Amino acid sequence: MQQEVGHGLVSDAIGAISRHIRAHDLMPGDRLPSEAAMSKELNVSRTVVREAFRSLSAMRIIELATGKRATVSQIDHGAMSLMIEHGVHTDQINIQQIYDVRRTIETRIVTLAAIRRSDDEAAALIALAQAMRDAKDDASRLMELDLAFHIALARASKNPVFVLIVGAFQGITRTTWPIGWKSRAAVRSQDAMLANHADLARAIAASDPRLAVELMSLHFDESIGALLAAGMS
Amino acid sequence: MQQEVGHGLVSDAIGAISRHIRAHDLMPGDRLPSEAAMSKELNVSRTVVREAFRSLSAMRIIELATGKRATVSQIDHGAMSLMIEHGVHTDQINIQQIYDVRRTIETRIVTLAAIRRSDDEAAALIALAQAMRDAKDDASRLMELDLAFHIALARASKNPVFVLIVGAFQGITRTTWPIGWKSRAAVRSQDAMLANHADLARAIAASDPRLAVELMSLHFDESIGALLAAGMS
DNA sequence: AATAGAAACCTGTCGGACAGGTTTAGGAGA
DNA sequence: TCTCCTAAACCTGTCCGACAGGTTTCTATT
Repeated sequence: MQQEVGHGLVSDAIGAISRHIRAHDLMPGDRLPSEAAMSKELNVSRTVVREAFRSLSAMRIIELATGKRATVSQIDHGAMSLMIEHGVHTDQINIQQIYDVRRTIETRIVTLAAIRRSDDEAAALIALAQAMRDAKDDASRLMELDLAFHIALARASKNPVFVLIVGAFQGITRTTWPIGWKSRAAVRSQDAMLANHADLARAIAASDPRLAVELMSLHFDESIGALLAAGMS
Repeated sequence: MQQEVGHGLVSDAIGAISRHIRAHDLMPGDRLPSEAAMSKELNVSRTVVREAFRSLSAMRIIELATGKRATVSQIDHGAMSLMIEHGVHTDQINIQQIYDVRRTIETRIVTLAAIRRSDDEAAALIALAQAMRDAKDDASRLMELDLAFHIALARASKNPVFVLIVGAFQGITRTTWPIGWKSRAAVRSQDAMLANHADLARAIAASDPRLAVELMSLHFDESIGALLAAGMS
């Protein structure tokens, strides 16, 4: 009936499970067959099915939990984050390249966000920017708020792919963010960075895409400058 | 020494292996410890180590092969492609959203490509555009050439993250491309599409970023139009 | 009809086994 | 001494059986 091409039973099983999801039109949250059932249906050992499930789970396509059956998963940037981090750690990607992509993406995001944001999202952005100011002395907390700010922005664009991509850079950003922040301390531009975020939030709330784009460009110019000043290759 | 937080031994093992790669500064192609060695070092069964390896392999962080030891992997969009496809098939992402992202990314790509392309890359793009014309009657081959064209463009931008993102959309594009092509048949705009690619290749070769951006915009306007005409929601 | 408890089901992890494929170390030959 | 080949050692892929928890479902009782 079905002869997969991937060499190895596990690859076949991964394909079969993916096809099962599509064939049955499973939506996030829906349950998949048990390992035993899959194993019987595909005529392979439970070992093979388990490794296939694990693989799908690593890609965040399904979700595993002890005792429960596997479920179809909501898209999530966790796996992408790890991949990007791996690329950077193995010198296949450098930070400037990531910033170039982020600038490209996030410039578009703010345009869309300014147009499509709901009132709740606008309020949340302003609140986030304010929280950042309040957390000025707690670098770790500030960083998380910054990351949340950019994700909130992406969400307001109403395009989940943007959320995915912005999220994909979070992992590696957690590594580089402190470098940029410390570098700013030397240049006394921390306040400017905080003000920039507040301005940006207001521009989104005011539905002013042009201003939002300008502020975001400023933000990236400044961020890259801070990183370079810190000697980031 | 090391107490991981993840739920389950496999998560711990994944973390340990990732850390091992970083701690030893392993580069793509370098070999990892054998399953048995890992299993002994982490005090878990080979089963657990194998599932961890499989997970990393699914994210294309390592590469597995029978008999050989696992090796650190080159970054690759295979996993991302599957994730995006999953998002689309489960109605979490729609095609227009993907096209919006692609337009954003690829507009930036052609700017960079026009500036940074090597002579070889320029020649390859022109050759690819010509090959597309020659394959006009073989939709399947034409599609693969089209995909290769966009990847070549991304490569010429000299930013591997762009290559990664463009590659991530290849999987789902293979599903939707034929729809757009057929729709074009009705409108007799296939030739225009082929000419557009040839023009684009020439603009890159001529190091004309402005023209390249304009042509790419045109391409996307036209592509999205074709998809909409075909009733793609 | 509601509910508590038990039975059935399910996943996580372990250990052992064996069929191939790959690497390595050593020895034979040049 | 150097090259080349072969056999041993190593390694991964897959299967099986077992058992400790966690979850779902069924049932009997209230």
